[in-house]
Amino acid sequence: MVFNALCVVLTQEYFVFVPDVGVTGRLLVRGPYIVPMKKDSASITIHDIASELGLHASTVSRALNDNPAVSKKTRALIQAKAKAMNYRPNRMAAALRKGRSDLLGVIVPAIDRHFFASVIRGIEEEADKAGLHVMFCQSYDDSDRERKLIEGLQRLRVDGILLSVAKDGGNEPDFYQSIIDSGTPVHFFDNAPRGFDAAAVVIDDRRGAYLATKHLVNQGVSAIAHLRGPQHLDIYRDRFKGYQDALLEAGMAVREEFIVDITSHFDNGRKAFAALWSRDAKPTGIFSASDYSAAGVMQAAQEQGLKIPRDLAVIGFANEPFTDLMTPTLSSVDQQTLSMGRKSTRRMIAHLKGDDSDNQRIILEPSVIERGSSRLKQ
Amino acid sequence: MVFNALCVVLTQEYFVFVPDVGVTGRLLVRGPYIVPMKKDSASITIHDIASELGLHASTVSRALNDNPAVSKKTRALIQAKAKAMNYRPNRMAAALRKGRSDLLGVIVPAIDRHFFASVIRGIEEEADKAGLHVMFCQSYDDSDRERKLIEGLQRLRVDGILLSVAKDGGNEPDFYQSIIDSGTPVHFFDNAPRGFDAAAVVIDDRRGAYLATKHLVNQGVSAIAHLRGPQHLDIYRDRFKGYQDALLEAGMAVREEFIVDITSHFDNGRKAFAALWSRDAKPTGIFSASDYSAAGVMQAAQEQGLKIPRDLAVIGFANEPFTDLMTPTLSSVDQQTLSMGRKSTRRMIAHLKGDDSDNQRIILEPSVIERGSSRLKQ
DNA sequence: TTGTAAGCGTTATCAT
DNA sequence: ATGATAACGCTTACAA
Repeated sequence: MVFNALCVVLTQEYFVFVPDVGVTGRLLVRGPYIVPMKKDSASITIHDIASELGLHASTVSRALNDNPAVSKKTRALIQAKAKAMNYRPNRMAAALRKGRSDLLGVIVPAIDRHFFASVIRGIEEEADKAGLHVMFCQSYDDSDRERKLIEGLQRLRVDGILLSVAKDGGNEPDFYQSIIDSGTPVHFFDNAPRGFDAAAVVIDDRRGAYLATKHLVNQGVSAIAHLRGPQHLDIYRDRFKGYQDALLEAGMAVREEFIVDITSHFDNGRKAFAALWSRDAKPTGIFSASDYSAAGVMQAAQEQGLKIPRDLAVIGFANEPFTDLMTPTLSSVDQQTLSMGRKSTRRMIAHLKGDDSDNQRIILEPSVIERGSSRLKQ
Repeated sequence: MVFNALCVVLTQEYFVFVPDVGVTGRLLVRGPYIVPMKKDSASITIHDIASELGLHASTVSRALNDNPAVSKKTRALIQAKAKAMNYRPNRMAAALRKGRSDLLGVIVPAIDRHFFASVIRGIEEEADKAGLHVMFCQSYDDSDRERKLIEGLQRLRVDGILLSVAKDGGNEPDFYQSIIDSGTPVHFFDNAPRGFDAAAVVIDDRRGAYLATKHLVNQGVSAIAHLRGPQHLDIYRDRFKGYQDALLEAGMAVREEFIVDITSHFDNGRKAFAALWSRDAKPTGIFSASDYSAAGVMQAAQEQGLKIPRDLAVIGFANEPFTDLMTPTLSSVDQQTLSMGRKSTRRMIAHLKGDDSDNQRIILEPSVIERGSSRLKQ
C-alpha cells in the first residue's frame, strides 16, 4: 500500500451513530493521520483487488485469465471489481513471468511509403486477431540503424521480428542468420536476403516488371526505356531481368542508351528524363522501377511539352496512391501489400506456436494497374 | 541454468593429457550425460555473466549501468564479458523493477499521411536522444479503437502518451481528463480537445487558412470557394474562420454557394468540383481544407478542360509531398510537422522528469507554400 | 475451488 | 568496492 496524501486533522469532534450496534455518542478525533489516496489505475494490482474481496491474488489472476478452475460466481465478482477499480494488468510483469511478451517487432524502411503502410495494415489486422501487439520501427534504409533497432527489439523481448531489409544493403546474410541463431525468430518480407533459408514473403519482381513492360509492348510502344534501381539489390535486379524478358520476347533489343540508373526519388525521375533526352535516340515509353521516379519523368516530360501517353507512355512500380492523383493518372504494378502483411504475420504466429519448420519463400503474384499514362489503345 | 540438449554418450574411451597437472592417461567416459547448449542471447542474464566472472549479479548490474561505485577494472571486465556473451538486458524486468518503462506511446489517425509520418519523425528524433523507445499506433480516426489503444498502452505501462485525437470526434474531453487523472501523462498534438487544460502543440489553423485565402486574393482571384472540413472539429472550424477573415478583410462576401463540405479524401474533391460546377456562380479560386480534396478538384477541373491556375487557382492544406508531384504542382500550407513532433516530445520528457506544471497550448505558425496551382502573377 | 509459494530478471537498499 | 537480499506484479505447480 502506497500513501501519497497527507490528511491533516488536528482535533475534530464528531457526533456519531453506529447502526449495527445501535449506539449514539461523541467521538473525538486527533491527528495527524496519513490517509491513502485513490490509487492511480496503473498502480492497482491483483493484490489490491484480492484484498478488497478477501481473496488471494492467485485467484484473481485465474479469474481475470478465464481459468475454468475458478467458480463462476467469484469470477464474475472479481471481473466486476477489476472493472470498477479501473484495473490495468501489467503486461511487463506478465511477460517476465511467462517468458513471452506477446509483442511483435516490425522494421520497415519508412512508414510513409504507402507500400509499407499498407503491409503494416495487413500485419496489424492479423496481430490484433491473435492478441499480439506490434512495435513498428523505421530503418530509413540505413543498415546501421537497422542493427540498432533489432537489438532494441531483442531487449524488449519481442517474440519475433518481421523485417523488410534496409535498402542500403549494408547487412550481410550472415548477420541475419546470427540473429535467428541467437533465438529471435525473424521473418522477412519485401526485400529479403538470399543465401540462407529463412521464412519470407516477397513479390515476384521479375514477373511484375515483365508484365509492366509487356503492357507497354501491347500498347504498341516500340522504344521502351527503363529507369533501373540499384543493382546490388535483388528486387531491382529482378525488375531489370523482367524488363529484358519482355523485350526479348517481343523481339526488341535491350539498348544500353535506354537504361538510366536511379534510386526511388522524384528528382531522380526528372534527372533521368533529362539524361534520356540528351541522347540521340528517344524512347516512346518508359518502365520505371519506382513510382516516384516515374512521377518525376512525367512532370519533366510535360514541362518539355510532351503529351503523355501519346508522346511518352509511362508505367511505374508499387502502385503508390499518388499515382491516382496525377494528370494523367500513372499506371503501375500492384504488389499485394495487404496480403504480404497478413501472410507474413500468420506464418510468424504459427512459428511462435511452435511450428518453426516453415522457412520457405512465399512468392506473391503482382498485377499491372493500367491507368492514363500508358493507355494508347481503346 | 536451462538444459536444452541431450548429448548421449554411452561409453567412450579417451586418451588424455592434463597440462596443468602433467599427467597422461586413459579416461573412460560413461553416459548418458545432459549437456547444456549454448544459450540463446535472449536468455542470458546478469547472473550468467556474474557466475562466469565469479562476481555477484548486483555488481554486474552496476557495471552495466555505469555506476561509479564499481571499479574501473571490473567494469571493463564485465562489459567485455557481456559483449562476448552477446548479452541483451531484459527491459521488461528493468521496467518492472524501476517502475518506468522508458516507452512512449504515440497514437495518430494514420501513419501513411505525410503529416503524421513527419510528426513521428520529429518524435523519434527527440525520443532517441533521450533513450526512450516509441510505440506507434493508428486509430484510423476511430474513437473506439483509440480508447482500446490507450488502454493497451496503459497495460504496457508506457511512461506517457502523445495523442492526436481521432477525427470522428467520439471521445469527450472528460474521457481524456480521466486518463490523465488515472496517472498516465497525456500530451496532445495537432487535433487537441478543448475544455480543459492539457499540454498540447497545435498549429494556428485559423491563421493558416487566412494566409492561404489571402494568397489567392493577392493573386487577383475574386471568387474564392472553400472546401470545408467537418465542423464538429475545432481545426476545421478554425480553417473556415480564417477563410472568412481573409474574405472580409478583402471586402469580399462569404457566399453560401461557394462552400462545400468535405472530408479529407481525393474523391470528395472530385465530388466537390461537380457540386460547385452544378451551380450558377462559378468560383475562380478554391481554398481546400485538405490537400487530398484539392488534388481531386484539380483532376476533375482538368478533365473538364479547365486550365489551372488560369481558370481555377487552387490551394490546399497540409503540404503533403504528392503536392509537388502534380501537374501543375499544388500550393499548400505547411504545418511545421517536424517541429510539432519535437516540441511535443521534449515537453513530455520534461513532464516525465517531474515538471508537470506545463499544460499550456503551444501554437505554431503555419506558412503558405506557393506552387504552380495558384501562381497567377509572376 | 482456493491458497501458498516460488520465480521470471532486474535494481536498490542494506551490509560487509 | 562488492555481496546479500528484497521487491517490482504477475503466473503456475502444488498443497489444502
